[in-house]
Amino acid sequence: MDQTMEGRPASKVSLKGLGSLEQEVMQVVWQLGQASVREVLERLRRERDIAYTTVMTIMTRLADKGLLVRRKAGLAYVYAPLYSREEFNQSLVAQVVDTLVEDYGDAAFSHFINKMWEQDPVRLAELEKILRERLAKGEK
Amino acid sequence: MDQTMEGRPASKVSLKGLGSLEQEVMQVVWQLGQASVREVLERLRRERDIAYTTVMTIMTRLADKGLLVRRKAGLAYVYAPLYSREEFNQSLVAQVVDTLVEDYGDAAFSHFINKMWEQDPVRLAELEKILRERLAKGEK
DNA sequence: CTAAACCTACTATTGCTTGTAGTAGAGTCA
DNA sequence: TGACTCTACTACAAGCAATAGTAGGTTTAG
Repeated sequence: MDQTMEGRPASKVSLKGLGSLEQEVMQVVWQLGQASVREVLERLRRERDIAYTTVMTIMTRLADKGLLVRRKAGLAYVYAPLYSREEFNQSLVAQVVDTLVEDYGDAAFSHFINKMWEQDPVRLAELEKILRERLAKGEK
Repeated sequence: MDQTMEGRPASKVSLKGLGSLEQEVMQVVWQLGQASVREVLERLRRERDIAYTTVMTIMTRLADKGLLVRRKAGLAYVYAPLYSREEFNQSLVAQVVDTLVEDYGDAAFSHFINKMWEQDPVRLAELEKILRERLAKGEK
């Protein structure tokens, strides 16, 4: 069941909702808890060459998008995430799953199951147990 | 567990991989099995005003993207889907699910289960059964 | 006090994607 | 031969992301 999908339809699916640099910046800010442009810049410069103003622009945009909040700290702004990485991921995943299930229903379910199976049969066992309990309780 | 996600991180998640007009055109072609620009145009014109060349451009792009194949039929080209709607959706869903699971593992699974529960508790019961059987058989 | 250093605001450019469509020219048909 | 029909090519605007320069304000070391 290798399913390499060689001949698949193209279509790049973006699950991110953020550009690549925006993501990088968010990663750094999450890692540091909060950060100035300078600090993020330094981190990024370890990897590649990038201008101060580029980072500044991105951080401003992230603030505009409501992902970072900033406050003046002396001369510069310090940016902090409005959501934790976990919250952000949660919300992202929730959105994707919702969309997927709404748009593709059964197909989405079955792919999930297949994927789970491939990934980790052990987890499937756990899942089965959870489901059994949940169903037994017939709860909400 | 309403989870309306009021204060969620923004981030628009695109699961389509195609623009809206591109999707519309694909729908028509799938529906007709194959179609010329003219035919698609006529379908779309039932709904709205659109130029012949607009449709032509889109269909050319879809061919470039490998979603449609075309062959000359008399004067005009006839375009046919390279993949069935089902194949396309399958592949799309597969990609999304793969990405989701790879990037977010557990979170993806648990959201999926939640969603399934909301959507259709009955199916969860079926799932449980399938899992039980699958697990019983060992695997594969 | 003054110049270097640092920071922000604003502006710009570029690349890519999508929707939209015009124009030119070639083939077809009456 | 002239009206039609198609395609190829070209264009352009909008939106988004990456990238970065410039101008001007604040801070700070001498």
